[in-house]
Amino acid sequence: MTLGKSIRNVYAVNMNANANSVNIKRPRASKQSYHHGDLREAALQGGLDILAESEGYDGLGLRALARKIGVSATALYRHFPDKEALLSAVATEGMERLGKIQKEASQAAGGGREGFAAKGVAYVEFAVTNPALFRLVFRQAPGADLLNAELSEVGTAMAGLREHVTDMMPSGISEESQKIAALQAWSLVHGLALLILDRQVEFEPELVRQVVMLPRLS
Amino acid sequence: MTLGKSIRNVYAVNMNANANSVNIKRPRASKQSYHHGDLREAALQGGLDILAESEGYDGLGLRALARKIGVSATALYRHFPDKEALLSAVATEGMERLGKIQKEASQAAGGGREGFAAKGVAYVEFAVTNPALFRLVFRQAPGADLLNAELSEVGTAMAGLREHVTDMMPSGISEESQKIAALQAWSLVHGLALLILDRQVEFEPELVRQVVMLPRLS
DNA sequence: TGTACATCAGTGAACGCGCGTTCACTGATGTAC
DNA sequence: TGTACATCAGTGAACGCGCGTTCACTGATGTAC
Repeated sequence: MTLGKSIRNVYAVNMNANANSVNIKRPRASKQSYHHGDLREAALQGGLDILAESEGYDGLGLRALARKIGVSATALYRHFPDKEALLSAVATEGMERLGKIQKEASQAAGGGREGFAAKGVAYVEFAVTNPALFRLVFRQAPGADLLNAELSEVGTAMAGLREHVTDMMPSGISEESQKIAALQAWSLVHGLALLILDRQVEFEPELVRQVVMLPRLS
Repeated sequence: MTLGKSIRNVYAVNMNANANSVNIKRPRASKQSYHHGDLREAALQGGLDILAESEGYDGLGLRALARKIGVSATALYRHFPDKEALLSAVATEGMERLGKIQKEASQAAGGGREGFAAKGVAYVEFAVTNPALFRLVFRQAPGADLLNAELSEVGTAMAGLREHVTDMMPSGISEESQKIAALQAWSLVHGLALLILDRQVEFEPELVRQVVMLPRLS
């Protein structure tokens, strides 16, 4: 996700700056110009930046984003069909980050109960560190059917969780029980994360660890 | 929360209707008129109605609400200093309903593990039945300090939960453990409710019951 | 019981705002010759 | 290597929208006499 402008672009901007300062007759519209694909990357990064600056994703709109990255609002339409596509692209990026962080946390702590707790703590800490992004990832989709792409991603995270739960449980336990235990684990961290984001519970790392560390599953 | 218009108001409306149809010179502004306090009640009810019609509380604004209850937008300023006050009044009503439903569910099922599970199921079902209202209740407040009134309400619900958890646990257990167990229970139902609202998990009453029914706390 | 009057809950018009989206356009880029 | 040209990623202006809030006002209500 490199954001450098092309060399040609630098020339273009300079030419325009001269035209402005000397007041020469100049082209009607000056231009930012990115190498192919660069503006898309810049938009995603800008979106993440905007989210990083607030608690919700209300502030993430086409015009606000365009302003943020110094480009006309209409330019974004070359890269995203509409606002919804933009939001969903940023959400996908967020999901990937969440997945990555959890995987790392789990590996760092090894498997078993400790690894599982680490995974849960990472989930909550991700939410606390990136509240707006976290909310965006889990916003209900406007068209329920359009959610499929995202769902499969989240579904993967869920599958990872479930696998981990399975490892921790006495073998020979029913599929149904595993499913329930996995959903309990997910609900637990998800709920704790949101209670903290919504200021119903204060964030204390040690408390989070203890809440996430479920009593032995029996 | 009765919504009847005053008798005088009926007269007023009729007079105005006549004036309109016969095209007599008439007062510049016709008026809805509620008995003292009625418009406030109507606004709260209208707010709940608006929330009942969608999944989020975006649609709940001053103008939309005024339209809903057939009154000018400015009229609402006689009863709420600003939009925030309106939202927070509706949220309070939502909280009271949530608290009431949980209390009833718990009493109906008796105490103990079954009563506890019933409480949890009621929590999730309330969210599923009133998604927008549920979200409004738990929205993070814009000014964190202004949340105090609400917090104490929610805090009460939390206290109820904790008490219940305490009853279920072996006596002699530490305060800290009780606190953690209560927070686990709250996180669990809260997370499950939101995963369902955000379409990450399908709503199945039996599944909810099983997820909420924690394994024996040890 | 009827009348004069103060109060204040309503009114419509207007404000400025930011939004998503469309439009016709322009000029930088990369390619074919 | 230099030039003509097609492509298409940018541009600013404009659209219509709904919002929260303010303003000066008016007329229904309830009260004092």
